[in-house]
Amino acid sequence: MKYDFLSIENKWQEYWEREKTFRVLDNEKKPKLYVLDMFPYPSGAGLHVGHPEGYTATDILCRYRRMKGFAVLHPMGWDAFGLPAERYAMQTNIHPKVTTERNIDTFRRQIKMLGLSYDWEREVNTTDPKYYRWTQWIFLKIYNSWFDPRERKARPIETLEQKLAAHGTKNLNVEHSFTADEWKRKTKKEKHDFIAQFRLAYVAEIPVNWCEALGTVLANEEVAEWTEKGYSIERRPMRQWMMRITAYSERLLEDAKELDWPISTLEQQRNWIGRSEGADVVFAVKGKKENIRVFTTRPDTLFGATYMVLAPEHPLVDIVASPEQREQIQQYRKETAFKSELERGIEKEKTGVFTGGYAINPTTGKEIPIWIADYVLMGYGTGAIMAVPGHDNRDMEFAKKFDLKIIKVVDGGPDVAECFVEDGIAINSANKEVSLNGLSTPEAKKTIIAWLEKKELGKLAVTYKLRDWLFSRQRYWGEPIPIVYLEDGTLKAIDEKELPLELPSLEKFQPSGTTESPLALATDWVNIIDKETGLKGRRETNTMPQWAGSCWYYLRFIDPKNDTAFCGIEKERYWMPIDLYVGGSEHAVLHLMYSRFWHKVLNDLDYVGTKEPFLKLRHQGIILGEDSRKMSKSRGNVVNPDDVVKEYGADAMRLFEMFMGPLEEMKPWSTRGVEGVFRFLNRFWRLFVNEEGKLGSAIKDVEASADFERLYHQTVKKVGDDIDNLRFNTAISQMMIFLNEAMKLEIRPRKLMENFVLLLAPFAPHVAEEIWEKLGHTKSTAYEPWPMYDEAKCAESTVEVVLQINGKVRSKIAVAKDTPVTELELLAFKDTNIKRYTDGKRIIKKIIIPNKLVNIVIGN
RNA sequence: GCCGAAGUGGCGGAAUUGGUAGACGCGCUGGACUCAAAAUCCAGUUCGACUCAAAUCGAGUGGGGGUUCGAGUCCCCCCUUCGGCACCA
Repeated sequence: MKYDFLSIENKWQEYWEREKTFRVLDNEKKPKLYVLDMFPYPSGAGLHVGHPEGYTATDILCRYRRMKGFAVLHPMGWDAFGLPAERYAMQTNIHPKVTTERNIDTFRRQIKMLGLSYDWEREVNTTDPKYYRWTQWIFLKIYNSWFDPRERKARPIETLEQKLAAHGTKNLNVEHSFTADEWKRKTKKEKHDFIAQFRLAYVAEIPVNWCEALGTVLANEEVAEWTEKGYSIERRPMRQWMMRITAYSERLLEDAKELDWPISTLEQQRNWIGRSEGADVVFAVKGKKENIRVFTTRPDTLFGATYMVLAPEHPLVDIVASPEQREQIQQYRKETAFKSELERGIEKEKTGVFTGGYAINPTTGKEIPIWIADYVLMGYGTGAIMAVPGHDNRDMEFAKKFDLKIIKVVDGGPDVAECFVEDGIAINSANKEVSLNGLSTPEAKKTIIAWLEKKELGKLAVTYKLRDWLFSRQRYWGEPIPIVYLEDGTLKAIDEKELPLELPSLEKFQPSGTTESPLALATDWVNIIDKETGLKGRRETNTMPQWAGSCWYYLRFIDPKNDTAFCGIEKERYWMPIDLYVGGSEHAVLHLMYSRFWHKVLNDLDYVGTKEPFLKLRHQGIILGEDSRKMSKSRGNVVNPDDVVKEYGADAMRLFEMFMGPLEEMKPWSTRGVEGVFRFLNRFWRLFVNEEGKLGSAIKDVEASADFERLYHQTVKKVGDDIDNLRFNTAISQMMIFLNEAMKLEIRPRKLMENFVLLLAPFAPHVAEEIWEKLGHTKSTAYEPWPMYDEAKCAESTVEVVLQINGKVRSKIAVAKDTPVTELELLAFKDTNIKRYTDGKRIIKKIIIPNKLVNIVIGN
């Protein structure tokens, strides 16, 4: 009988579903394992062949570990909010909910068709109000928290109020400090506004990336993706929700050190956080009481600071500007305001305007001009720099263009003509109180910082590139932000008990025409009366970004049906952290940074017990088209999993995706390759099944030959080890070797063959179940104990030892394992080939490694 | 420009701590079965030289140096590809 994958696969998928084979309980007396796939965005296009790669990998590991006695949590769900569904709704006026459901159905069907062992009772959907109720709940927890700098953690906002009532602003980093008494005298609105600036979720008027065509703002890290797709993005100031991820810069950096993640991903996160050490230095402004604070990584070059630059948006610009320069300044500010940071970067030529004001270099006492220029960014450091053109390329370029003074303060040796940016020996750097001359750069830094600290002109400082997370989108299809703007100008968080705040249904999904989301058009929903105060209120019309739902979905899988908590604490303690997380590397800095941030907040507030959610992370590589180019509709090289499964079956599809190469590598699809593993499965089938579809008579209860038994033990060992290390390609090779040998046997020892079925079961579960049944078993392979191997029986009895002359292989001999050195030497010199080389030659050295080689070094 | 990863047959890819380069699969070649084909099975397959053949020899893991008895693996320089960042003071 032929290997009829279609009926076999249907049969077993139905069996698993009916028997709930892969349901996992939360109180099993077994070691736990939480293996998570990044849940997909269910696009209209359906699954592509890239999805099953990671899914199959984790599925194999899960099936294997179940057989090894683990309780395995392996869930799947849908990250279903997002722009594509809404854009589709704008064109067709079909509600995103409808298309989303349709797409999810397709995805679910396709994923089930691959025989993946998910516990479907834990399926979650980020667009389900029962789910986003808790996304909103977490938002409120974040909103109602502040970051206590002394404890370096988030705490409930009430603790801040208590602190202010007891001690005023003592120990808080604020511009205008006040006492506890002064706090008590403040009005409700004043208190509200003051507290607002400490919340981990806050509203700010900032320049954002506005995309007119999409009708929404985009986070900095999203801009590239959409500009690549041809959308144009402009810079404009808008009121937006922000999340204070920057408070966690240091912890995100620090805790990453303990993660077992791909180096490149850790590196990307590190770069994104962008920690740099230096000093804050205060410059006095001539004739004004205001100071300009700058951040520099090279305080040792302070004597060489010959001018200053403020970002065009810097608040002090108006103060330092002289009347006659104002017009030029306004003009310049207008020009730069609309440019995105990207555009600013593209323009090579430096631009800028003199403000007319002067600052005082604190080391020399000399007046230096203050300029504004867009090469200084408001979002980084203090938005102002001290310019040292002698030792900074950008400052040099600017100084040359505008004819500013250049002083050398670091000796870069005799050959340095231009700008010298490296470490060197300080020169021209002395005043009456301090001298850096002769000091190396690190020493000079220490010395000048000590001097600055003594004079209270500066201090050691650390700055991060990481910016706060722009959290609002002008979208309909996202989680509503559970906040109301009251008519007295205060913000009010919706009571937890009123969650979920559901999306109102809309007739049309077109952008509102303003910068508000389409939700603004749902006036009944937007306008409310606050029950508590009777004040009129207006709901926040922005929604959350797509990342919100995926920030915590891994926690919901633990307790998906809980109506009283986002996740029960005991279950959380049992299952977390995630032992393996697999998904695309495109999320290296977005999802993976945001969810770490949320997790840390939840940890600080004692809702979760771990510092980090994802202990071990791996990325699956991209699967290219058969032509080794990126799969795309326009190239016509897209491979559809449905077609592959129809033609060769899910087991073949799974096996091929794993056999292609290392999981993390980028690799091209190959139909021939699928045929190859399909042949393997056919051979596997024929190994057991005869023409009548019965168990073949070659399978017999007999002892295996020594050679075959050895290969068996080697195979059990290698397959297990390889799965543990996610090296599925080599595990499959080993099974092919075993199969090739088994095929040659007239009589196949039943016990070994049965166990071989179990080895293959995680990879090709359908066919394995079918054969297992034919072998007379009544239970699924899913919880059969994984075969054991005997290390002693893996060893070869005879080994081939290489005989080398001067490191070149000249002969080979077969000897018993562990033949002693002396014996090997004797055998080597007896070898006729070796004799030809050694005869009449001087033997300089003999290197003899048992079981490996004999290397004879000869001279003339 | 900076950071990270990777370069192995015709192709995808294997190779513990430095110790037989090319496992396994694809493709290709030859053969068996067949009227024929498909499927299947068997044998061969890094390149080159000499051979009827075997045996043997030479070269060989992006390029060039180095360490070592011995390098795909370690060190230095360079080239290419991919991914990320991009005036970050």
